[in-house]
Amino acid sequence: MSDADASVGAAPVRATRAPRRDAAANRDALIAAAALLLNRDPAVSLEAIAAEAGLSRRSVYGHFATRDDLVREVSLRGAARIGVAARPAPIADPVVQLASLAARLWAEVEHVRVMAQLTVRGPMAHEVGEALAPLRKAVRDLVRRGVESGRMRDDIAPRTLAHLVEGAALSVLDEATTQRLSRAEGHRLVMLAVLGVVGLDWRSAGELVASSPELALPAAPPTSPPTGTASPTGTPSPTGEPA
Amino acid sequence: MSDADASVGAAPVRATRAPRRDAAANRDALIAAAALLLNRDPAVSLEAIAAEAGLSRRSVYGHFATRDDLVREVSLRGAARIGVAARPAPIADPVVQLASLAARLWAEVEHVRVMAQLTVRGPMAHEVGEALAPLRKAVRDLVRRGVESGRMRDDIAPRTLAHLVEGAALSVLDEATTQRLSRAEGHRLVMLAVLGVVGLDWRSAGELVASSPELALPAAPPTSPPTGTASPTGTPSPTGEPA
DNA sequence: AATAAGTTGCACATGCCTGTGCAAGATCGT
DNA sequence: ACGATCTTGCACAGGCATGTGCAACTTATT
Repeated sequence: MSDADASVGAAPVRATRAPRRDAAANRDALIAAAALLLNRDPAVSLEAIAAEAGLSRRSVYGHFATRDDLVREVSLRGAARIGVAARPAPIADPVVQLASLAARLWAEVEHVRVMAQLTVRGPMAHEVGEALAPLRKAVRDLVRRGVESGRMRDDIAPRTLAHLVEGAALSVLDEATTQRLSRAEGHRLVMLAVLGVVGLDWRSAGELVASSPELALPAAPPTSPPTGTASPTGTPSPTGEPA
Repeated sequence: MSDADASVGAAPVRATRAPRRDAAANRDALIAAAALLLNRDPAVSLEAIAAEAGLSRRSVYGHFATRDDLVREVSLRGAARIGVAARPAPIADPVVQLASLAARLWAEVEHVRVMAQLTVRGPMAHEVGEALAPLRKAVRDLVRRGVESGRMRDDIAPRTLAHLVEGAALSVLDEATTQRLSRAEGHRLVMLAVLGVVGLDWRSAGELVASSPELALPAAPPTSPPTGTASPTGTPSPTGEPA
């Protein structure tokens, strides 16, 4: 009934009937709402999340056994998308490639920020941290290659430099949410910030960004059309509290 | 008695006797402990803070009426120290001055980080934010002057650039606590990071730092001698739980 | 329309945290 | 040594959040 049994996975053992489709949509809405609110406050109450998703707190337990389960799901999705973005592009120059990575990360701002928020504290900080491990490794490798090829600064230990790159990128991502950066502005800013930290002077960085076709802003705004009842990715619900 | 009446301020109306000196020391220990733990978790319990200070939770209420009062006190002290550090040095070049500001901020890592933590969330985010206003303004002015004089990049709006500078500095400060950066390393890193964000190429930044006597690492480690029982500024107490 | 799948509201248990009252200490100041 | 000044432990109230059991109710599916 109201217990956690929403197994919307594979192998539907249709004993009597197929599960309702709107349930899955609501589940997605919950995850989206959680992601949105966890961005601002890693300790949001289920009440708030449910309200944002247009559901009642009680219903959440129909989809997730535990609050942590919800959060885990959010972080898993985030990790997946980031993992995709972290796959190295076929670019020779490590500098350009780093900028490219930053730009692709920018396309996933929301997810990246959620992950960053969750990494800081909480019971699953470790798990989430491990989920981001491939990203971190990618940055580290890129920096190492960049330093070896003489295209990046060597006055800071590569390990440390990699951390600073992360930090700079996150700064822009933060800036993106507090101010209202457009896609284009964010795209440019992350790259410039990262390149600056890595040692390039600002004119070279600007020229590089302008002249590298790989670093151009991709076309499609990722606003995917809704699949079910509640909007999954964009603004979840204009209504506020249910009371 | 046990209520909040520890008025250790000025104008001692010594009706019957002078207040005990260890009380003031404990108060300081509490603030120090709070600062230390708030760095890691803005939501630490009073229990934990009291334990860190070597006191019981109950005793805290002998010094502060509410938890928020304690936190407020911590933030006030932090703001004060940062305010001092933010006073512009008598340096003409805005670039050098920005680096100098970053370095002076580095000397106050602990305090800066506490403030940063508190700014993020919590009931007094606004207050704390205002306490940091002078710092922010200093950075903004420096950046504006730097851009106008052509010594800093002009491909990013000064306002935004100022934010990125803040972010980069905080990254180093974070790095400082997770890794164990020495004073010297941190000193150099903040400056290099900030200069990088602001548009300098890494060699110029390095030379600037090396050649500017104003940017040299000051001598004295700020471990001030204890005034009373518990150590006020440095490590508060090596003992753990009181139980 | 019938029925299972989801949802909701309420009540309740639990846990963690803050804040207080009070009595019994420990400790500094004189 | 005396006494005021802290400190402590315990008990208790209140608040907020999670998680659960039920009995309705609404809605998608067949």
